[in-house]
Amino acid sequence: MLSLPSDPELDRLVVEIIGRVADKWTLLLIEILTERGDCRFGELSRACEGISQKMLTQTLRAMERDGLVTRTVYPVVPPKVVYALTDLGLGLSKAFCGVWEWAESNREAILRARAQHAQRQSQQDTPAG
Amino acid sequence: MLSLPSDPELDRLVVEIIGRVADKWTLLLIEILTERGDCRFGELSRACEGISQKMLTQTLRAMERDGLVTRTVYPVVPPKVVYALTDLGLGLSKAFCGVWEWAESNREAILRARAQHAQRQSQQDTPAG
DNA sequence: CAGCATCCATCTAGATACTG
DNA sequence: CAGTATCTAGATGGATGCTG
Repeated sequence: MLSLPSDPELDRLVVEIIGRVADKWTLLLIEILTERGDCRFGELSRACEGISQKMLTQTLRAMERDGLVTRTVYPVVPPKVVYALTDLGLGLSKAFCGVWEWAESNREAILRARAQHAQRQSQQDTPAG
Repeated sequence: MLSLPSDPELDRLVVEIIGRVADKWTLLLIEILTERGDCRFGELSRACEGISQKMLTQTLRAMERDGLVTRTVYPVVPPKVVYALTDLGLGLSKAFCGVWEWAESNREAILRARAQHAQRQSQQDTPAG
């Protein structure tokens, strides 16, 4: 038995870890690195359309800090920095497959639920309108 | 074929959905509701130790809006409101099992990676002591 | 090319007080 | 019991300008 199923403290730890890795850009970067393999900074920047350099750097540093990616600097001109998933990052990528597939399969159900909810809301707002 | 594996737009949609459902409190509430079954507001409040009423209400409303939980109000005194996972919510709960197990199994690896990273950082800060 | 430093708008989370 | 309303500190994220 690796862990008690209902240990509140463990739950909190796990939730914190998931909360840290489950943000928008981290997931997108993991997805991109899983699909493409190793990438340079600029390639990630283009693939993550809409991300700012600041967020890209920040997210990559956090991922590096948590051991999800490696950062390799080549001492050439112009500079070349390559990011690669570690085994830990690859494991996370696989672990997220289930959630990813769930989100793909159920995104319409969620959008439908939201639409219905919005309808009920507007009905409440104008009950006899 | 349900989806192209590398459709950037789909990726974004999925990432947004995951980003919305993968926050700290949502995960904790899903965990609690999965473990305990239907819960009243107060019970969730106590189980999610540290959460404020505001965040609890806010998170539950978002979950209700996205069709993850149902909210049933009993017209009694004192008020009684019961929250229950929907099939969608239950599916998400199951989908997250993989990530949950990954986080449990690798939390020490992550903490170790961070510790090593912190060491390397302090070595860089004091290169010649 | 691959960043870092800075400023600024916004969003968030929590504390507090009040209500049916 | 189960909320709502309000206020505020802090985190978040983007734009800009500069560097090796």
